[in-house]
Amino acid sequence: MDEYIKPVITTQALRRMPYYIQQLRMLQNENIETVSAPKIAELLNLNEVQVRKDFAAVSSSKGKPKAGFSVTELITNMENLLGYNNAEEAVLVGAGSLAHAILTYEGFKTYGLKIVAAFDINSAYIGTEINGTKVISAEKISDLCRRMKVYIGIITVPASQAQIVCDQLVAGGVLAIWNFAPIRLSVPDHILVQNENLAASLAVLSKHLKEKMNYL
Amino acid sequence: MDEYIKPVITTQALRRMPYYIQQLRMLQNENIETVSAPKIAELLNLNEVQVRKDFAAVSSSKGKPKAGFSVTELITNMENLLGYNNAEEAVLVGAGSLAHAILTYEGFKTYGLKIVAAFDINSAYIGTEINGTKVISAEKISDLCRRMKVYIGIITVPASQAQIVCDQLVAGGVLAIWNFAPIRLSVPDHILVQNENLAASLAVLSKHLKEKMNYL
DNA sequence: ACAATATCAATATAAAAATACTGATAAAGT
DNA sequence: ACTTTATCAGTATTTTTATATTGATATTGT
Repeated sequence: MDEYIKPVITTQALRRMPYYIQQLRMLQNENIETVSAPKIAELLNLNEVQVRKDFAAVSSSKGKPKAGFSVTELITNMENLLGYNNAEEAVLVGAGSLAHAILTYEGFKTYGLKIVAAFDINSAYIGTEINGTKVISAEKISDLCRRMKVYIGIITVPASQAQIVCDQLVAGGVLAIWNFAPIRLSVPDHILVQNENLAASLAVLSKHLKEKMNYL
Repeated sequence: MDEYIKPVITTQALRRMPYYIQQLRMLQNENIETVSAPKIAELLNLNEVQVRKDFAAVSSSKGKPKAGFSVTELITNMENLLGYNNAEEAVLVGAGSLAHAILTYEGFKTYGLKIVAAFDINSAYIGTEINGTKVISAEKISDLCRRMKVYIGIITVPASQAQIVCDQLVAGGVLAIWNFAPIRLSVPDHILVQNENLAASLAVLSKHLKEKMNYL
């Protein structure tokens, strides 16, 4: 017997979802009810087929020829997929300016992430609040994560301390780490690390720019 | 006749370079002269073959069996490739907390990026300095970019204003844009856009975490 | 009712990236 | 000198991702 195989959503498709959601919300505000894959592709500078496949992978119903997909339904499906509705709690380690930026960024609420505590080793910061989030001594990382059952940790400390912090988070039962430090963390197999390395992005940018300049 | 074909460095390899550089510098500090691909692979949790290919793609000399590659030479080659030595000038638009984090981040100097001016529309910011960089009225973007021959623009404004800012940068002759706003910019073909979307990274993280949680 | 058309779905192909395999070689040990 | 071994380089395979092609179908206009 044939089983129903839920389409696998690839990592790259996942990365495109927030763009789709953003665009679809804009259409929704204009009271547009249905949209076609080619239309979205045009708006976001993507390939038409790619968009259609992404939609097919998340959509609970099929697209209709000549009309396309239901805007509202796509939004709902994507938001559910990404968990925008049931916020996950996270802790943040490091209270520097990047941490500030992250804690100040209101967008995360929408994205289903709620930062419940920030840690730092600098006693000057401890006890203060950043945008409503308390800064706590880094000694308490493991303990607090375990007690609060927090599964996401965000690391914004300097490279030299990132691995130490990472180990503490893992000891506290954290399962996923969003790492802004420019090093590759070593973690047990079952821990998920998402690296956010500005240097890496910049490398791509400046190399490509350099190639471009050679033509001038 | 056979021409020498310089190995093409793929985008993904490029993204790995900063990690290599960082690791190699650490080895250099320990006065280690040569290193093998498997060793680096182990330190960075990468595949051995992948590392060797990346090294082969940038290295000006070959690796030696049993010894590996010259640490110093690899660093030099990679730094030259990424332009860490001859800094490119860039401007930043948007003086919010993310801009603060970027302007405060000392690392960019090392990475060959020099931010020469910051722009904002908020008159409260204009005229102030952030970590030594002056904040200038956003009206002057095009003009100043053109006069200073700046080719890199960094966008940290809210999504709603990103496209406007982008157009101004392009009008000012900027060729590469580093976009932190969560939208896809539309630009002429010859303009390079590198998107840095926190929502996209978070989407990957939380989806994978959710799958993980289903097993518990 | 019928033809034209935009769009879809499914399959096929291509491109990019990661990983595996195989034989060669320089250094180290016997 | 010979053998062993770690590592390399090159080629092959696999996986992932993107794009192209083909035929089907719902809607619109005649």
